[in-house]
Amino acid sequence: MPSKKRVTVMRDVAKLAGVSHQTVSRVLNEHPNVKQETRTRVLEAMQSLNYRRNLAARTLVTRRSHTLGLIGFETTLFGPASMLHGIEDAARTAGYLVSIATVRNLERGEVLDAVDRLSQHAVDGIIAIAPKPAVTNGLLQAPAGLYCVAVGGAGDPDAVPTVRIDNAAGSRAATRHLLELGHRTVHHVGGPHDWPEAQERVQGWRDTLYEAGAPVPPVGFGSWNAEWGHRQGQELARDPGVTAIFCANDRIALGVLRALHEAGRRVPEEVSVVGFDDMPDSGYFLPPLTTVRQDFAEMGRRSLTLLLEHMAGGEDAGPPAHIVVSPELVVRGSTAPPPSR
Amino acid sequence: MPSKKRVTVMRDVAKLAGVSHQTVSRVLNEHPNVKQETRTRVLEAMQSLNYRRNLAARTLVTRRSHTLGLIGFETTLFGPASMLHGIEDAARTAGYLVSIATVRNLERGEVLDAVDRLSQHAVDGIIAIAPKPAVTNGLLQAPAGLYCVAVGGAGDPDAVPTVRIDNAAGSRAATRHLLELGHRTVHHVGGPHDWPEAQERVQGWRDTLYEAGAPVPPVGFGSWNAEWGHRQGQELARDPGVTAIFCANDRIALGVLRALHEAGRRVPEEVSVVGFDDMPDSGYFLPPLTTVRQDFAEMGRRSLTLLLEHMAGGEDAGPPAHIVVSPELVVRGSTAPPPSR
DNA sequence: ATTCCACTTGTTAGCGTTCACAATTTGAAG
DNA sequence: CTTCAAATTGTGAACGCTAACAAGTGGAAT
Repeated sequence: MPSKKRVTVMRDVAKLAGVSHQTVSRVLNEHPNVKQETRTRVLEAMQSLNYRRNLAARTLVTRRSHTLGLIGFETTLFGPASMLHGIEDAARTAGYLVSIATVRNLERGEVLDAVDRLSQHAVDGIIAIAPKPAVTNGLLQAPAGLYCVAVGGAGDPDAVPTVRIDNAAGSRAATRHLLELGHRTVHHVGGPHDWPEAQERVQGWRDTLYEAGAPVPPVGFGSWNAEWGHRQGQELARDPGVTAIFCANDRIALGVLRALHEAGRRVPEEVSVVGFDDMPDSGYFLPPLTTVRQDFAEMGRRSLTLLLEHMAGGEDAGPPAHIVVSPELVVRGSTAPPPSR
Repeated sequence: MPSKKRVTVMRDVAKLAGVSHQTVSRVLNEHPNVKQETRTRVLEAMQSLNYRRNLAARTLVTRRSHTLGLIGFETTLFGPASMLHGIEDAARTAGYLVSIATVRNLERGEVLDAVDRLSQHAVDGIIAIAPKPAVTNGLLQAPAGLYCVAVGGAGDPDAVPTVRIDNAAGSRAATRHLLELGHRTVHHVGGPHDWPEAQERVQGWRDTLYEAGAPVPPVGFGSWNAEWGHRQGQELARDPGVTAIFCANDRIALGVLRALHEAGRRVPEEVSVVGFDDMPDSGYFLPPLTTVRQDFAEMGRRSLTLLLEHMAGGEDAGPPAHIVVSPELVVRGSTAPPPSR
């Protein structure tokens, strides 16, 4: 029996370096008061024994796991997936691992369950992709001392820190762009009516039309996908007065483009179309889509920063902070002046 | 000072239930030999104290964290993101949490680093999205006792268990479909030349042409995105002999569609196009894309099953198992018989 | 009754780390 | 040479849990 002890632990390193285990710990945690010479001796010992510290033991005593939790929804889509990526990227450089807990829907129960799973695993903080208030509210049930941040959506601003995009500004930019091209008004295909993001986009669009004195057409609310865009597009295509359509996201826009094409209405010559998000290949739609770009990854990174600040600030850190990032209009081939009559 | 002990631990539960802490542990771990009566008493105590067990302590002694690691690449794209989702979904029902470690590239160093991060956090196993051999090879450096599975790509079949798609079968189906429609031959726009998946797709396509006695046009290798598809599409559009194009994925197909459109070649009347993947909105391209569907989420789930089996099997479990899932051809509007001359 | 075994519970000792404190060494100042 | 504070190191005790064994039940078999 050659191997009695399978892994090397702090004690082994200590013995080899001729110091106590506590000194090894100090080296590991970069405690200032360690003589340079012993430090290198310990480091060499660690190297030669290929020592890796046992994080479970460390977590047990410090109550910090150096793991962050992510509550995600529809992480299969580009937006959430990119946020996840941004979060993980920033977390890694900050020395954290990210554990994920996806929720199947945005009901309270699912969210509470996710919080519970993560907190059992002793995550130090939670970032939630929270497109609906239920998620933010669920976060409030997190045990005291577990810091939470909501990204990408809705939530009581007094409750948790949030990172969100200025949806209204985005749709204002899109709508203004179309009006400036000379369109009499702009139609809108909305997202799901119970998503705050969808509402905010409507708001910015409506306000802009109103301010410009343009008529405000009725909005249809549906979902975020191309199928919905296609359906609404078919309807709008029938109305010859429609010359500009602003869609709540790029997928909807894709469906609208197809509907217009099927109806024989040319884009952008007869009808202009604008999306929202700027997905990876929106620039290769037919025609290339003018859209409002969101930097999801950046939002993810910012939310991580916010979480770390929140954690550092402690319990007594005043009202929650908020970050609002600005989207950017990307003009491509799907928009043009209206046909001259 | 009301709160001396902040959280309730096993001892508190034990005291309230009038048993020893070990009995509480037994209840928690569903040990068979606990009297029904005491079990309920303990459960009630846990409930009333809102007890949550400390997983770090459990991990410390059992050496099992009930956490799985995922090494991901380009998790922002639909395929990887869906796999991640499938994995997380299956992991949750199996009682595991998933921690992610994304790699910026597929170099050996990055992969080793990811393995290291995960193993430090004491994950019980690792699933790696491994489109290139470097990842699988990196997995071999994982400490003994840490089980690994590779999903979605390449790798030495003797090394680790894998889940992969039958790429060749997919492209055979696509190519056959086009030939059966009456096309004289089928052109192919390849993915990156150093991705085994891209190679396999070429293989299936080439074999099918060969068997059918059709001429085998040269292949261009590039990348996985629409921009590449657009570039190749422009070239192919110039050649009037091209009537059928099979693309290595849907994004490439999108670029090809645009190039053909710009060149005034109608799809599917003049040229048929087929993709690979079946992304969410491929059915809304112009025209709706015929493509080869991969069920990424299912692959994720399967890989988790495989990992758990591998873990249960222990060290002595013979050669690694492999799962190959079959893709499915989805016929839509982008394919039709060639124009009759 | 006695014996034995299965069932149920309790006791003790770690798991590998950090924390709090004690002990020692060092170096500069008196 | 003494003194004291700072720098450096070591010692024991947690952290909350499970493993291993011990010990106490009860009932069936002897």
